[in-house]
Amino acid sequence: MLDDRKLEVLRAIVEDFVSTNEPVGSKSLAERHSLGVSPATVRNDMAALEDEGFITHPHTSAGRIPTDKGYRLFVDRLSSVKPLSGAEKRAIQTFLEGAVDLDDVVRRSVRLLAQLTRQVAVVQYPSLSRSAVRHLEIVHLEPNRLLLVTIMDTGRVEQRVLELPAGLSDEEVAQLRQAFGARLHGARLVDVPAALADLPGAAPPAIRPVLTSVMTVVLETLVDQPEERVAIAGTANLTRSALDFPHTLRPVLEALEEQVVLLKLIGEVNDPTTVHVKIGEENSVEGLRSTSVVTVGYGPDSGTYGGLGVVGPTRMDYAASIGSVRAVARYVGDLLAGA
Amino acid sequence: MLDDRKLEVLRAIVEDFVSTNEPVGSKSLAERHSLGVSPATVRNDMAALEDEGFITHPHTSAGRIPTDKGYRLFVDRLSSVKPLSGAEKRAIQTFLEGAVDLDDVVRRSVRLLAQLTRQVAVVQYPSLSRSAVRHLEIVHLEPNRLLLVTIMDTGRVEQRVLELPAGLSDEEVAQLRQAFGARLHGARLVDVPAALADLPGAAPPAIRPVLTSVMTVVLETLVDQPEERVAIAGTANLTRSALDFPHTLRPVLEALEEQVVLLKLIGEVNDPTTVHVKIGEENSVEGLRSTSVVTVGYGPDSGTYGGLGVVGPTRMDYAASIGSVRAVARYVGDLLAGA
DNA sequence: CTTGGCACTCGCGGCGTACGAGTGCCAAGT
DNA sequence: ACTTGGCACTCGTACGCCGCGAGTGCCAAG
Repeated sequence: MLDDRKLEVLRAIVEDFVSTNEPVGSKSLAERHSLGVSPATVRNDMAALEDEGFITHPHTSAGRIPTDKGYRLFVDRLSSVKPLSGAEKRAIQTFLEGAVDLDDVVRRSVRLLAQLTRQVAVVQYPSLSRSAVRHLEIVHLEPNRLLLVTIMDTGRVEQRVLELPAGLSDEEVAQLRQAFGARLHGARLVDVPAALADLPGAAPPAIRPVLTSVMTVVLETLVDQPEERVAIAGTANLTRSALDFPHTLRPVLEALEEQVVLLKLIGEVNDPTTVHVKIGEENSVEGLRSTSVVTVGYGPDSGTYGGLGVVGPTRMDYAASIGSVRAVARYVGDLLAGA
Repeated sequence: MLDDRKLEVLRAIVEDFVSTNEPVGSKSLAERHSLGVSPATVRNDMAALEDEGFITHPHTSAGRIPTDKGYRLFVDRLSSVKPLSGAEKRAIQTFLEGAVDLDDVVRRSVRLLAQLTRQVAVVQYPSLSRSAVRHLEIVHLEPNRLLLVTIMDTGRVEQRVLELPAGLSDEEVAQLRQAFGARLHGARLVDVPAALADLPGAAPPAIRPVLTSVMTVVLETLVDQPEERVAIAGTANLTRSALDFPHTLRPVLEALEEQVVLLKLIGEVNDPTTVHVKIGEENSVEGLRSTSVVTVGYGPDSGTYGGLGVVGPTRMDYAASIGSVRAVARYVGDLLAGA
């Protein structure tokens, strides 16, 4: 049904349309790509491709453009990832290496990715739920106010202020610090509840009440409502392809402003080690039905830290985007794992 | 030269144009606002206003629209700040009170402001340079790696990892902690260099080298390169007024992606206690010449913490924007000062 | 199955026209 | 001296018409 030449025609259509943003006709296509057949033959193939739903006409007398399904086939079977140039690789490396802390790494990555792909880039901060506690610090701000600072192995730092009904002495705070520190150090987040389970029983009775409230806050911050964060950059790139967004880019911008949405985008990944591509209508997010999203996980083992990716028009250079996303994910993963 | 009625006409033009986004003609203006004069008289006044440069024609047979200069006059002399409704005030309060930490406060404020004004909102994190140190924590990650965590009175937390050539014992770290803690606690940022000046001399010789490098990092982080941050929200609102941006909103989005630009916007304030309005060409930022910016400082004493504001089309409801910006600044200032 | 030929479709750009909102000016009125 | 109604004029917009040409679909011959 779809012989090799038809696939070749589809590839040509996608490539031409991506680069020119104009419906491509049989004649110009036969000329530009040396397919060795006449426009008439190309027309026949096009008709077949249209029957199968891979391409469509905007109107009767116009050329063809790929459908979401056409892009899907293209991405899955017709395109090979474009590796980055040496210069690009070096640029990534030197740019990321200058980062001084996690915030800096994330912000640099997201800008970098936006620049490389000329699209909107999204980078998730290392997920709390998949990190391990490196240190829990309890700061005695005032007699009845504590500041809890949790430092994760990924470099993330979470803080929370805690008001207590009664004042505490410095020694009591030291006891608290010791009790938590010993149990939490190195604990993966999933193990935190277990690590703390026996704590109230083991502690000196005097500090038990305050210990319990600290424990509650710790569990809340880290386990019950772990705060996921994302950074975004390159929204100005959306205006380059203003033509691609049928009803203005309003809904796209709106969707991108919602942290929840971004997290959903990045999180909807079965296998975090491979690059995922969602094309047009495949997106579960309403406002992004006219865009494509390329995502991948990053982190030491099979992308466990978090995700990152780009959002752009369905008419995007998938090969390049996939390459850039994968490369940046690799560098960021290595950088954070080594930190 | 500009009698009261002419001013009244200008006000009417601004108000009509702001609400309809269409050039306003003498007739409809005379009808809608009960000026008690005929369209012909209004025309005469309009001609005078145009001579003075307060309004202009897009083309010969169109109505008038205000110029930047016209808006300026309107803002300075013809409009009074619109106070928020009780419901709005309550909404602000309850919305902000739910915040758990500084990040949360800032993120909530910026979203709130974007929603209230239906424009792009920008909120600066409390400036490091105007805060005081509440606590400096030194965490002993590994023998030769320290994590410095600085907690400011505004709730800001800065972290920096420090690699040392040689390993340290826990006691040595404790000594460091003590040396810095005593001197820095409560120090305003400008006083930090002075507070630390005698430190190398006073310390036990054994830890002097490491103490010096820690000191360098502290000074770097807090004094030499204090990191200013801003949050932004509501960019999707720009698309509502797409018509207002002559050559698409590309340059606006680009400008808003630059932290440096945003800081410049917010920072260019002589007197942080009053609301500042920059209209169109008055903006020093190239990309924002077609927008207006409304900013104010926030914080306990005369807005010393930082700034916040909104960015929108010159055709904006200044009275409402100024009111919202001021109100949010007040609430945020109170909230952070009390925290 | 491929190819050249051919009639057909239809979006787009250019052009001319009618419309109407809005202006500027002037002469008369208060 | 200011206000007002009248009036001619401007000019941008909407609309309809037309011709061009890219592109298609079909068919019959190779």
